Amino acid sequence: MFLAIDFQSDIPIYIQLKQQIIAGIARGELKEGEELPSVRQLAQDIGINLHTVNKAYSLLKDDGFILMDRRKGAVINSLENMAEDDFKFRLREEINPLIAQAFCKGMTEEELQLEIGEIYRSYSQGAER
Amino acid sequence: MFLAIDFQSDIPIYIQLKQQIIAGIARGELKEGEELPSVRQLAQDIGINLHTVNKAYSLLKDDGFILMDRRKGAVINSLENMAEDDFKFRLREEINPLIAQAFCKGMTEEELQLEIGEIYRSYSQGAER
DNA sequence: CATCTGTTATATAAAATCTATAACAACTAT
DNA sequence: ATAGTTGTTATAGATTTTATATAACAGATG
Repeated sequence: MFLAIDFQSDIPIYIQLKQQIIAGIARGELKEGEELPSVRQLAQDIGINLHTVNKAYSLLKDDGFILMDRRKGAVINSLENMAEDDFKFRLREEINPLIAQAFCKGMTEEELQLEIGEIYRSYSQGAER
Repeated sequence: MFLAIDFQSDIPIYIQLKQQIIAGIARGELKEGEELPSVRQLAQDIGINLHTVNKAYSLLKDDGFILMDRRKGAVINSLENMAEDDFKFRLREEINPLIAQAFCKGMTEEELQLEIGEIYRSYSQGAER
């Protein structure tokens, strides 16, 4: 598994889980229909509680990244179904403070775009829509 | 004052304070040498505790955005002194999850660049380096 | 000296995070 | 059928983070 939880981080475990699974999807390592480990299995693997995993899965479900199935557990949704029109609004709110900081820290627009582009392509290369 | 704290937000007050002051600097509304309200004054204005403001100021100081002066209180640092070479590393870590999400949600690289550029320029227009 | 700075200390309350156990309904496989 | 999976729900407790309340101190200002 590609999950690496940092227990010293100030980012809550369930958020780290959510972020890394989304990154896995974007990278193309987790494809449509693929099954995630059960909440109990993953919890045991990482050495955390079942509810912490469940919280991450619930958030991923609410955001359309996965589908929950009583039988098969958590299943990766299709990229088509993940697409969401009003996502730009939420993105703007979250990314705004980072850009303000980047400007103050002396990054030019070109540097920022370069950085963003590199990261974006590090994902889009693996997964195809 | 341009500060608008959302008490219902899941983002802690001291983080909101920090973000909005950085945004103010990036927008050019807060210029080098300008004095921020004292911790007591700002706390009273917003209706929060002195220590919550102090925590925000301390973080801003640690990150080089402001200078603390026993006499004058918190003073905006110069953009030159804010600049930091190893900032890109921290930025990458924080912005990475958002980009993965943007990709999954169907944003193309062009859309993302457009969005980023707009936000960046909304700052760089006001403040000149 | 009175009044303003930031700073430090202590105590408390409230909320978020994480864990621990247990149980339930739905499904699968032996 | 029954044992073993799923997710889900409920309850309880511990820990950490966040925010508040009060008080006091040193340094600077008028």
